Amino acid sequence: MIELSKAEFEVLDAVWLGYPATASEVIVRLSDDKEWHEKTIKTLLSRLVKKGALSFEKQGRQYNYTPCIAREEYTLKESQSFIERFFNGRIAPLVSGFAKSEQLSQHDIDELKKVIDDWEKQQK
Amino acid sequence: MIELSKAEFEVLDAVWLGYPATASEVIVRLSDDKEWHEKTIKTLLSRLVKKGALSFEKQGRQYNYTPCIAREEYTLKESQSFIERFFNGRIAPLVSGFAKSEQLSQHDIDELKKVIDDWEKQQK
DNA sequence: AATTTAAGATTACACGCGTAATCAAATAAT
DNA sequence: ATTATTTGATTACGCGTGTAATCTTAAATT
Repeated sequence: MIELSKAEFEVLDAVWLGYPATASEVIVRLSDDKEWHEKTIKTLLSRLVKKGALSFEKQGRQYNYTPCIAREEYTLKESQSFIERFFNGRIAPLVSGFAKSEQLSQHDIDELKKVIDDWEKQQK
Repeated sequence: MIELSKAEFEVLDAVWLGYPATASEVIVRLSDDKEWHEKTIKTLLSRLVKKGALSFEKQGRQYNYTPCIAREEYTLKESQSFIERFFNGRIAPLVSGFAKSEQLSQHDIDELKKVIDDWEKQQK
């Protein structure tokens, strides 16, 4: 599995918003949420390339970056390893923890019900 | 929030198994799963103390370590920040990702249903 | 054509982490 | 009482990370 740091993931996340994307585009996308220096973001883009999370094509003197992995694929892997580490691979205790601490809204519950419903339909 | 590294968490996890616990006890508990050198584990115990995750009382020349936080409290915080980072704070997409990739068993589903059930009962 | 600009490449640097080895001191053994 | 042992404290060290600054070179401007 490709291992990304927190900051690297956030940059990749900005690329997932729409790609191919140039460095400048990524910088603009991040500028609202982050106080990162332009140079910092470029460093992170390079590291993402080196790690195989991004590829690029030259276009003039700019690069057009494209993710090498789908967001869902990456977050699924991360979720698996998270749940393995903290909850022995079982997902219910995580949800249960949220429930116990009043982190769940009716909306969350409805969404969860739908997930369960879909799962059961798809099962039969 | 106390920030623990992966290795630090695993050591703390061994303390949570039963406390107060001496370094030797922790070392024994970890010996099955981990190939860690005794010195490594002691380093991690010290770092956990420095970070405020463990406290200790001297007993002879040994220390008796006790966690300063409950496992559930810690994992809840971690879960929150995980779900924030990867799923914008919503829990259903995580579960949905598992469902889509066939990571869920009937048992998981049953557990999830129970969590939902309990939540709804407790709501009325 | 010469100069300025701007993009990516390279270099920097302190701090945390994994992974111990060494040091100091208190206790256990003789 | 000495010596050996064992515990925690201190030190070590390379690698990843956050956070850029500087360098190089190609493209844009004049």
